[in-house]
Amino acid sequence: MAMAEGKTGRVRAVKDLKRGLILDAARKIFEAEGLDGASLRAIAAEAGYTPAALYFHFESKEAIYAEVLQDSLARLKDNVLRATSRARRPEDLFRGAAMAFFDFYAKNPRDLDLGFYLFRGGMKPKGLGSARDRLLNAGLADALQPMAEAAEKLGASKEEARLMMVDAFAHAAGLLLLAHTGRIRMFGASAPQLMARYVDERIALLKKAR
Amino acid sequence: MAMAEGKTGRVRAVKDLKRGLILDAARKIFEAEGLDGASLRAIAAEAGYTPAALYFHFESKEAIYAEVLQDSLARLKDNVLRATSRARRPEDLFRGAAMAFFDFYAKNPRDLDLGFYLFRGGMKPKGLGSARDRLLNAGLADALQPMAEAAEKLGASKEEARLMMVDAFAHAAGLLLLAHTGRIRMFGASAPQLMARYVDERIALLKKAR
Amino acid sequence: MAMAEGKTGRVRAVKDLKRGLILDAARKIFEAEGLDGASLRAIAAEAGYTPAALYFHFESKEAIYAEVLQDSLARLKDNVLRATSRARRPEDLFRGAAMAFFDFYAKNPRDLDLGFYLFRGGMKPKGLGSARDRLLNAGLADALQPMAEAAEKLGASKEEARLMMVDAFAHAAGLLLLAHTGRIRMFGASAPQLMARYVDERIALLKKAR
Amino acid sequence: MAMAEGKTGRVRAVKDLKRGLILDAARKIFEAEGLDGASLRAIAAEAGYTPAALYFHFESKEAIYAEVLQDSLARLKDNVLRATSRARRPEDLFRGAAMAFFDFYAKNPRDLDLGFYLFRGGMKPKGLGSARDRLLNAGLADALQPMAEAAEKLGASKEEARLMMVDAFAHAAGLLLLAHTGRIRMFGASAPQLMARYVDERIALLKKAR
DNA sequence: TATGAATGAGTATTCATTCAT
DNA sequence: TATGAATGAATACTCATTCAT
Repeated sequence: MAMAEGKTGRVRAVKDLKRGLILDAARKIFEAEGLDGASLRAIAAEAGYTPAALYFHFESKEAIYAEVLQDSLARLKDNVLRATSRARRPEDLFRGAAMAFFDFYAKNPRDLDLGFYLFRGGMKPKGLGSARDRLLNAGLADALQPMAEAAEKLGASKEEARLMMVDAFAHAAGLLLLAHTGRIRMFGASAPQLMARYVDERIALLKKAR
Repeated sequence: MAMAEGKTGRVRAVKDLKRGLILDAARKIFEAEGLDGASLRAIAAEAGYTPAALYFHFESKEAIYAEVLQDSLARLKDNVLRATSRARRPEDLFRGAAMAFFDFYAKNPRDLDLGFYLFRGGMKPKGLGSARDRLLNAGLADALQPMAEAAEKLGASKEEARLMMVDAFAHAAGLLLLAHTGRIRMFGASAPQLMARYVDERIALLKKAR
Repeated sequence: MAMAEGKTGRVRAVKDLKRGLILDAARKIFEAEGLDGASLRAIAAEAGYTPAALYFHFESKEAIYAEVLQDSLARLKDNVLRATSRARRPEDLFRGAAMAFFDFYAKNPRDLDLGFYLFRGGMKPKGLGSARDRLLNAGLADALQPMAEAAEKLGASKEEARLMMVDAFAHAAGLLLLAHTGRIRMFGASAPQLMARYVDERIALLKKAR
Repeated sequence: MAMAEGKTGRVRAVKDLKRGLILDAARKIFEAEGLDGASLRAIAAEAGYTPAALYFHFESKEAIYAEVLQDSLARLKDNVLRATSRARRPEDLFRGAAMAFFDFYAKNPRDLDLGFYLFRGGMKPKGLGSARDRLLNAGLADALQPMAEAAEKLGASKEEARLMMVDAFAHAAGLLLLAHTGRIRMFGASAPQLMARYVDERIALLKKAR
């Protein structure tokens, strides 16, 4: 039995390693070709595989997308947590969480693409259904939660804290969209500055209301 | 001569009508299949035409996209102008412009899709020439401009007014994105309420600063 | 009746004029786009017509090709006749005819294209059948005939004269093919020089045999 | 290991066989429809495949064209070499090379079509890269070279030998063109006879000049 | 005589996916 | 676990031709 376990473990490790290599390839292709240009063929080639081979590791192309996205959200969450762990004052906590969220996507445009992909119609027929979808939603919620917690520490009610979180999420999303597509330059504005201002005003409003 | 004129008019009317029917079909397909799934074939089928027939009415698939988009922006602009024409006080002007912008897209999700399409990379292949692209950008700018003007009437500097416009645009875009994809319910929030609150706070902040 | 004739004449003249304009357009397109790129649409556009309009003047696209070709052959024949009319000695006659044939195509590559088109499989379904085909063959025969006549004047039998004509025709065709496609340069040779040498040798052989 | 080798060999053999079947189908289509009418669809259908399947075996339509052509030239070259290997006297060498060249195309009209295709403008779109183009030119040069060598053995200078080669090539091409399209019968002549006579006279002229 | 509108067949190529081996 | 081969559906666009007006 011990032997069986050992073998299982090793086998599983090898399997995970290969999955990881494929996901790396997928990320590389997303980065190079954008989401629309990322075909199974291209990912397979980059990974040194035949397209058919990927089906032993993933159910479908969409499943690869989903996994890359999940990983992206995990990194996002890490970023946010790291930022908040350094903060002491509640207002620094909120500011840190919101700006870390914004900055992650501002600095990693391809992750932003992935995020938008989730929010768009994509992930169609075999989208792995609601199971994976719920996982993804949870990943996003995790990355946003620190904002709500910080708001509470700043004196907001649970309800109000959640609204602040959603509102900040939306503001960040909107600014990132504008920045990502270059339209914000068209209006002579700076997305990071606008985000910072938004956050400061939010904090100020909350303090005043207290 | 009167007869000739009449005929010309009728002929042109019929032509425009057919164009309109094709554009309607395109809108329907955009709605049903999303923008990526909207193929010439699908549009033609929906309009009761052969794919080849569309080329008599439009130069290319991208030209159809562009026309639908342009029309969408025109309706957006109308909505905004209608809302602001009813306002008297400067603050009602800003609120009216911002909320009209938001409401138009909240009530017309397919126009929202089109709007996002403009902001994404798409429309590359034959690019429509940058001429058409500029037209579209201008259409958007037109619909946003009333916000900036209202902000100036509220006492903002030209520079500050433009930033308010962009910021409100971004906030609306973010909320619409969340609402459109159903994620906002996930957080137990209401997009219109959050938008209204954002606008009110913006106005309050501006008044205070004055 | 006189009036009717007059009218008919005028009508016919107008009709021929329009046909001529279309044929001119076709020639221009052949020249600019080559034979494969010459679509009915392109010819119509060049002529200032709608594609459909051409069908009032010609039965089909192939009919236009045929007519342009026929005209090309007529010009070829003129060239040959003009050259031979200047010659006095029988050998100058043969040389003149053969070289005029060669030179015409060497200087008018598009006419060569048309000629090859006739000789290839083209002119398919509605190729106007054998009637027009016979006309074209006759046009070609006319342009070659002077060579045979000159050969006879040089002392060849009727039979032998015809063979000389065909042989010279073939030699010219082969050299033109090589020259037209640039391959002759590949071999460091000059088509006109080779043609001239061939003709001279032919004449010499015939004189000797006499 | 032996087994592995065997398997590899068998697998490769099957692969080559399938490629061969597709190329056969392509040749058949070229023959039946002419080169312009030879679409990927038609070739695939003839081979019992779906169009997409061909892309597994060949990079593109042009690649199929090229391979068929290359093979045709290889057989031409073989024919010429076989004929010259039987000859002893220099004049038989020249006669053998020239007539083998001519006979190959006279007996294989579809190879003639392919040859003409090489000489026409076609094959533009992706051009196969000039690499393949050079290969084809080389293939042709190989098949013609024996003529030049024979001419040298007959006493011609290097320069003169090359000219004789090109001239014979042109004469053959012209006669084949006439014969292939049936026009030569129109003039009551025989292409093989005219070719033979041309060759004999060439040899005689060369001997006399020596 | 000419047009605008429409058709149907055709073009090469790409895609995600499946399956026997 | 991986491959080579194959599929069927899809892509946008072009063409010569027809027909009602």
